[in-house]
Amino acid sequence: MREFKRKSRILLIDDNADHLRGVKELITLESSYDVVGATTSVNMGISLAKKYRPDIILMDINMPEKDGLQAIQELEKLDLGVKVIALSGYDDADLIFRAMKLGAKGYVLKTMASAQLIYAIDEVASGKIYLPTALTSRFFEYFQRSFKEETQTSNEENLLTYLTAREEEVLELLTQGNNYKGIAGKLFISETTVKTHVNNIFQKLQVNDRTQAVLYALNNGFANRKAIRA
Amino acid sequence: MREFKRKSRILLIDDNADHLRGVKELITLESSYDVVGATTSVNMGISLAKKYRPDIILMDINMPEKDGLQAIQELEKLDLGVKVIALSGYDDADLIFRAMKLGAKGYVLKTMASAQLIYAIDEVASGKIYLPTALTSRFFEYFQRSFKEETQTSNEENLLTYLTAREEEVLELLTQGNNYKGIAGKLFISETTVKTHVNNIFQKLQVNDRTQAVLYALNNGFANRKAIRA
DNA sequence: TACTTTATCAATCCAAAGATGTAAGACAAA
DNA sequence: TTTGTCTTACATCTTTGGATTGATAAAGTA
Repeated sequence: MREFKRKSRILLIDDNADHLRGVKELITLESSYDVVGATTSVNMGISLAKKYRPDIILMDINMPEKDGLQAIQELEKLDLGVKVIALSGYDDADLIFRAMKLGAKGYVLKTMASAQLIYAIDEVASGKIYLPTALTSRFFEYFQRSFKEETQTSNEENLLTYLTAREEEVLELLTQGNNYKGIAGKLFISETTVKTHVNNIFQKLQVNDRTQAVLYALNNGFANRKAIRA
Repeated sequence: MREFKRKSRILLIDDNADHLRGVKELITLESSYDVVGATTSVNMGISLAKKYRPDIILMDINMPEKDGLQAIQELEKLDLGVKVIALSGYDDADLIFRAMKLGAKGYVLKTMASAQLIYAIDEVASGKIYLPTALTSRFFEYFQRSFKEETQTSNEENLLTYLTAREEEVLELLTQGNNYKGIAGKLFISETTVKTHVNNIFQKLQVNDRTQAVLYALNNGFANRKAIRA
């Protein structure tokens, strides 16, 4: 490791000029970070990011011109290795979830105390992810709710449990887009045997054709089931 | 609100009898919680949960007999309103992720200081979600990685963009398990026209049959695409 | 041992899916 | 106006899919 402990470089993007100035001063005065840019334009911000390669970007995500969330997505796609911290006025669960999903390394509220903002930057700069406790709870409630809906369908009764091991193998190959011939070749059995298995699968899953069988499998955690068993 | 501030009731499930006893004593002596049960058997634990309706369950998820994760899932399905805290010896990202996904309200390590365990229980009892900072980071790294892979595929080139509006409609009906007749009926066009569209879809998506087309659609954010446009 | 489940294979038959070529009307852009 | 794309439609033909029935052998279970 040739390089170590140089000042982390920060880029600020916030369409509110006053807030932008305030944060810039705060960071300049109260921390050892190097503000390499501060702009009220999202597009300008992305350009600056490409040019100056900051370590961290503080990104306001409540902006009219272009959505800050979209900007995060674009930055992640560019793969500059920059750590984006989302700045927002709202502690809305959906916003938090989307920001984190898109790759934000932190999410802080504008109403936060300045010392805490510096702390958040410190944490993210050191490679961690920072979310205030209250927002972490918000996030997880949202996260679990969205997954609950997914598994809920299998709540009544998961017909996949009735499949034999062999039928599961066949179904897996079906979910990979194989036809009878392909499955027969991969399992080293005759095509007619495959047909028998597939027919049994249809009966058990109460569907009429392979597409419906595949959809049933995917919608009822077929992949997960295998992962757990393995 | 008729009832308020009664002692929260806790159920302990841990196949390690020593650890079980230790935790039980800790909670009995150092907190105001009421331990309503303590068992080394997962199945017994679930039965006790149904019987005594505890507020909180401390569940060891590294058990041989039956996977603790599966137990969490079952408990969530039963919808007893119990808050499960996962207890584990490992800070493995995948384990944490799966536990939280299944509805755990907290995840604590067995190596944790006892005061911190009590704190975790306090937090969860008050309706929050508790994850130690280090584990939160682990979780989010895993979380973001899994989402990055999802969006990454559509990064190269999404063949779905070449579909016309009508073809998208047809594809959507395909992803719902419809056959030619079904699609024709729903779009008020002839079956032969549907065949034409479907064939064009195959060409554009470079697949051979409807199952592969459906799989391509699902794996390349077809649902999302629609959502964004709407 | 008798019974059940599972996996294997076959033959037959009909329906559905898919490939290919052709074409007409609508509509928008050049 | 011409060109091109999109949507609609049909005919024909081949392939694949799916239903049904029946049969055998192995493995496990009561």
